[in-house]
Amino acid sequence: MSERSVPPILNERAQHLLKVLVQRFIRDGQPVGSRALSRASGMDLSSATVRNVMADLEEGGFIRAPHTSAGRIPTDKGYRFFVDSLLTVNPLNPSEIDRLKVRLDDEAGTEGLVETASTLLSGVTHLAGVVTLPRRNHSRLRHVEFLPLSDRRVLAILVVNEKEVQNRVIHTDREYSRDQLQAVANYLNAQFSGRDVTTVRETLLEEMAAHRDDMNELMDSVISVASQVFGEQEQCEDYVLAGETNLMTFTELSDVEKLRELFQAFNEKRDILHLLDRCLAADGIQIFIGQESGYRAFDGVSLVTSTYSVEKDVVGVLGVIGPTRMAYDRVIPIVDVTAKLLGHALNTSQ
Amino acid sequence: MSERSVPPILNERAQHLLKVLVQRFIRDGQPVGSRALSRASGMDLSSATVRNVMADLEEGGFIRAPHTSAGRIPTDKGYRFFVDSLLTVNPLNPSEIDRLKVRLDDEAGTEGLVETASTLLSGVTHLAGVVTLPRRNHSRLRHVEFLPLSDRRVLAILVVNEKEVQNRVIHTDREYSRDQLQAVANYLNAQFSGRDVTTVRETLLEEMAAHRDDMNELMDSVISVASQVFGEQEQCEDYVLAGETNLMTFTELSDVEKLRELFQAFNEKRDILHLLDRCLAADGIQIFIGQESGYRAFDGVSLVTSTYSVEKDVVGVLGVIGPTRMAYDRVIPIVDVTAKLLGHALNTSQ
DNA sequence: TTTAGCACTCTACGCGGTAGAGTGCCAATC
DNA sequence: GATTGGCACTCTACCGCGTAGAGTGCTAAA
Repeated sequence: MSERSVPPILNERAQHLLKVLVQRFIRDGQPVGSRALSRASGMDLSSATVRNVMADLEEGGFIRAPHTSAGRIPTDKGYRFFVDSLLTVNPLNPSEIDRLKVRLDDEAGTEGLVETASTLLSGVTHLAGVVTLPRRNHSRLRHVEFLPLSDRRVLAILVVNEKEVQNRVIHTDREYSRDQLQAVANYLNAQFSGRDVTTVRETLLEEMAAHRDDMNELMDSVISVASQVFGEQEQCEDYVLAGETNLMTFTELSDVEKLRELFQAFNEKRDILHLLDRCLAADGIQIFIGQESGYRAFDGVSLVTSTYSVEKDVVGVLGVIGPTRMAYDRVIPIVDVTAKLLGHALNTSQ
Repeated sequence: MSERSVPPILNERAQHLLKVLVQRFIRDGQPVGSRALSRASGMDLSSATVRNVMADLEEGGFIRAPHTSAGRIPTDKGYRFFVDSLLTVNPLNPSEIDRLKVRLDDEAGTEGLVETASTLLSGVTHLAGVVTLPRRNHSRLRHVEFLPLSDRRVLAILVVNEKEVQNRVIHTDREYSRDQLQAVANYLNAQFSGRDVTTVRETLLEEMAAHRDDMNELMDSVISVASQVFGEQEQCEDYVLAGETNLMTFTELSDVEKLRELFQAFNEKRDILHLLDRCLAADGIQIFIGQESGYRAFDGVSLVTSTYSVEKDVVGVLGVIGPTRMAYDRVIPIVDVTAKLLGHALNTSQ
C-alpha cells in the first residue's frame, strides 16, 4: 500500500476547506456540496479536487453526508476542530459591551442579577441562556438572630455579606426560652460578627473539643445551637435558564421527541448541573459540542460557558445553549464578556 | 319554512350521542364516524340516523369535521357542553387519595409544598401541573429586626406567621445608628408582635395622622422606617409549573410552532397569571377549554383549576394544563382532592 | 497533482390510480 | 313523521412511477 490511509493531521488546504464548509453550514444550515465549496473557498480549485479533499475529511470523521447525494455537514469532531484551530472570533462592539454593562449594573441584588444575565445572554444570542447562582465559599457573618418555635425547634436567621439573609429551622435537644436564645445570639454576634462563616464553624468545633467537660451553661447552649446553624450548608446548587423557547425555532431541533428530551433535561437539572460543574472546575471558556458531553439529550446541541468570579474567586458559570450549528464566533465573545461583566456587577453590588 | 332551524337545546338522544362521541374521541384521539358512533352508543340506531343527529350537532357548533370524509371531533363548545352537562366523574380511589396526602404532609415548608403539589399533579395526570404560591392577606407579625447598611439604607428582616422570613432594603431620609434602629425595632416588636400586618399598617398611618406635630424623636423614626417596611407589599405573584414536557407527547400539540407559543406563555407568566387570577376570584373548580381563555397560545389546550384555602381563606389556585382532549372525568377529581389536601397540609405546617 | 467528464445515486416533487372511510341525500319503510 | 337502506360523492392516505436537480465517485487525460 503506497498511499497513507488517513493523514494524521489535516494539511493547510484541507483545514481551510473545512473552515469554509463549517462557516457556510452555520450560515445556511444546508449541506455544502463540492461545487459550492470550491466557489466559496476562493482557492481556484475545481469541484473535483474539492471532492477529493472532502472525501479525506469524511474519512477523517470531520464531515459526513446526510445521504449519498447531498453535500456534507460537519460532525461533532468537525465542529471541535473548527472551534479549536480554525475559529477567528470577532471581538464585541464596544457599544454592545456598554449596553450589556448598563443592564447588569442597573440590576440590584444577587437573584435579580443572575436572572438578568441569563435573559441578556438569551436575548443577544437568540439562544438559551444559563447562569448558575454564585456560590461563595467566603461568607462574612454579619448578624445572627434566633426565634423559638414550638416543639424544641428554633428559627435561626443569618445575615451574611452585608445583606444576604438566610434562614433555617434547627431542632434542639431541649427547650430554650426567648431570653436564653437572645443570650446565645449576643455571644455569637459579639464573638464572630465580621468573621468568615467557615472560620466560625472551625472555631466552634475547636472550642467544643477543648472545653468538652468544663463548660458553663451559656457555652453549652452556644455550642449546641450554633453547631447546627453553622453546620455544613448543603450548597443549594441551581441555575437560571432563559429563552429556552428560542431553541424551538431551529429546524435541526424540530423533532418533538428530541426537544422533549432536552427540555426534560432542563427540568431535571441534574445532568445540566453536572455539566456546568465540569465547566466550573476548568477556569475560563469551555465548549461542549453535541455528544461530547456524554448526555443523550445533548445530541445536536452545544454549550458554550465561561466561569465568572468575584474578587478573583470563581463563584459560578454562565453560558449559552444552542444547536451545534451556532455562530461560535459571535457567541464566544458574548459569553466571555457577559461573564466578566456579571463578576464586576456582583463585586460592586455587595 | 316548516322545519325549525337549530333546536334551541339538544334533545336527550343528541346529548347522549354527543357524550359518547366526546368520550370516544378523548379515549382514541381519532375522529368518530357515524357507524362507529351508532355501534358505541348502545342505542340501536342505524348509522344513517346517527348521521342526521350529527348533522344537527355540527350545525349547533358542538362538533366539526376535520375534512369532508372524516368522522367528527368535538369543538370547544362541544367540550364545554360535555363538561357542564354530560360529564360523570369517578371519585378518586381512597388509596390514591392517601398516597397524595402522605406525599404532601411529608413535605415541610411552603416552598417545598407548592413544588411537591405541582409535581404530584403532573405525575398523576401525566399532564402539566401548576400551583400558585399562596398569598396570605393575614400575616401575623412575629418579629422585626433592622441592620444598617451603607448610604442611608437599612436592611429590614420580618418574621411573620411563625417562621416565614422576609427581608427588604429600605432607604431612609437620614443616617440611623445601630442603637437607634434597635430602639425602633424594640418599639415595633413590643407594640405589634402577634398583630396582623395590615392592622399594623393601618395603625401606623393613624398614628402618623394623629401626632403629626408633637412627635418625639423615637416615634418620628418609628413612623419613618416602619411606614416603608409595612408599606404595600407588591404581591410577588408567581406559580410553580411541573411536567411541561408531558405536553410534548400529545400528537395534537406536535406542531412545534404551537408548542413554542405555549411554552413562551409559560415563561412570560403574565397571561397564565391573569388566567389563574380569574380562577382565584371564582371559588372552587374552574375549567377553561381551548380558546375560551382568550389567549392564542391556549388553542387546543385546557386548564382545570381549583382554589385552595388555609383556614377558610382562599389563598391560591392549583390545576392541570393539558390538551382539550384530556380525561376530564379523572382530572377534575384529582385537581379537587389535591387542592383540599394542599390546603390541609399548609394549615398543619404552620 | 489536478481536472474534465460521465455514470450513478439519492431526494424532492408532482401525477395518477386505488382503497377505505365517511358523508349527504333521497326514496322507501315502519 | 321518524327511521332506515341505498347510493353517489368526496376526501385522505398510500403506493408506484417518472422526472428534475443536486452531488458524488471514479477514471482517464492533462
